[in-house]
Amino acid sequence: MSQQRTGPTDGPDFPALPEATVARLPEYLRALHHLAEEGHDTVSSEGLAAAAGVNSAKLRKDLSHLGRTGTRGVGYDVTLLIDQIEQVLGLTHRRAVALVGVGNLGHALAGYAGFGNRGFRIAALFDADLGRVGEQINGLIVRHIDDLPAVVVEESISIAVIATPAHAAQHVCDHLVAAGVTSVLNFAPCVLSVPEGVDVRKVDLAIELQILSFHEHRKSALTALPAVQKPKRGEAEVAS
Amino acid sequence: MSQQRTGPTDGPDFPALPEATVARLPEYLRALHHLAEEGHDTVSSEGLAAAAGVNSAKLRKDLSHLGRTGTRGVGYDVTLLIDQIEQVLGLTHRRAVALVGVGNLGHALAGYAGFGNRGFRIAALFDADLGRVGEQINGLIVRHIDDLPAVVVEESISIAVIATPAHAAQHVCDHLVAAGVTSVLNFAPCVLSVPEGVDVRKVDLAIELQILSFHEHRKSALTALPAVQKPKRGEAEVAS
DNA sequence: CGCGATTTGTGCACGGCTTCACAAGCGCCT
DNA sequence: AGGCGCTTGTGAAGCCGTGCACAAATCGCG
Repeated sequence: MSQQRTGPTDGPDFPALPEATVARLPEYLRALHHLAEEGHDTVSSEGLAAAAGVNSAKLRKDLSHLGRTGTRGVGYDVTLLIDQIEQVLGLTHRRAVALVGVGNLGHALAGYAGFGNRGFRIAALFDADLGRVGEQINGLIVRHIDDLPAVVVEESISIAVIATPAHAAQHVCDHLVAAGVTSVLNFAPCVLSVPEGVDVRKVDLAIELQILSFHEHRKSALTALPAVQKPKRGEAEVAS
Repeated sequence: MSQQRTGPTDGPDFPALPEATVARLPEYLRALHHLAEEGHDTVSSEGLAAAAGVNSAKLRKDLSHLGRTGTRGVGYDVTLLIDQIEQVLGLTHRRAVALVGVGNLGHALAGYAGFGNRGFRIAALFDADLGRVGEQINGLIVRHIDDLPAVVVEESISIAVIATPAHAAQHVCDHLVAAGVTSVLNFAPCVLSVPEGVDVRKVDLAIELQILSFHEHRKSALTALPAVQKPKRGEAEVAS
């Protein structure tokens, strides 16, 4: 086995997954739920790979890290695989998430139903603006950011979403970490500095558009040239 | 030069950037704008790398693909570098973007000021729900999705954002592509199938949380073990 | 004018990820 | 029971990306 991930926690029942695999498991999970709803009880790697938009060999290698999961000649048991992936991702219980910043975007995230269906529960909303504190959104009352430490402990929150303006994000992040949060999803367009042991993931809408813009630019340069145009029709050219 | 990108459009004035570099340029750009506001007119690779949260060697290699940009012994000219990156990303003119799906999330995106500051202009809003058509958001009127072809041509839109429910996303995407859109940013939790030549990028909030959940799970397994705890304090352990 | 301090640009090696291609295993049918 | 077709699991090869470490280049100062 050449590509073994040597993370700090390679326990016996901890498969030590490559990071790239971890990033794809949620996609497989979503595809599997979809297949389950359609009544399938087994899937081939080919089928699941198509539903998740990846190469089938890659899918098989990813799943092989979870231990023996498939049956040769048959495929994968859908519900069993769902259970295994949810187990590995730590989705066996519904995790409590705090959302900080109830502005334009935060408001939308608070009302987004997609979280509830996929293993998470928004347990608390926070904002620094006293004008927003007390407002009720989707059954939750917005609390002041000073209540953070108490609520984080009370609801055993370990994951937080930052949806504040960029200039406030680092400050909020520091408070979150101090309160015990160890994973942060950052929507603010800035770099967050955190101590070791805290994970940060970032989502920046403008960055995504700018990457698309680059490819647009590239494409328009193509058509401007004498251009060897190949009107060949393929499938799903997904960038990242 | 070992890592040369051999894309389909490696023209003379088209540097053929590695995809990983392209994905980081917007981050550099944001950091540079921030530095410019603070009055800096030059930056060292070390300084810019810190501001963008990356390794300085990586930054230098990324920028070296743009041609000679820095001055040895001095650093990079901030405004010049901004111009160069904007040039490469095709941000010299403000690109028109269409937003389809004015629900919870779409509403927030339509009101998000971050687009305007960073090279984009939301030129049109669409929805399939007649109850929402005609509504005015941020100075734009929501139009019915049947108007797509006309508006895309009229406003010369090449980039679209899909913020519809998952079950409608593929249908909407097909219409967008048929109308001439060649880049799609998809917020719906599903895989989109598009013809060759069309780029798709995806943002899935639940997936990001599930990846964080995995690491949380991993961390809690760590503390449960006899645990070689290293309370060493580091900086910015960013995943992805 | 020359020297030293500083910072860029990059050759190189290493590791991770992807993909192909095939052997191993499983079920079904005869 | 045996063979056949199908599908998984994986060895191996190649590609891409990262980061070190250093040579090349530039500026400022004496």
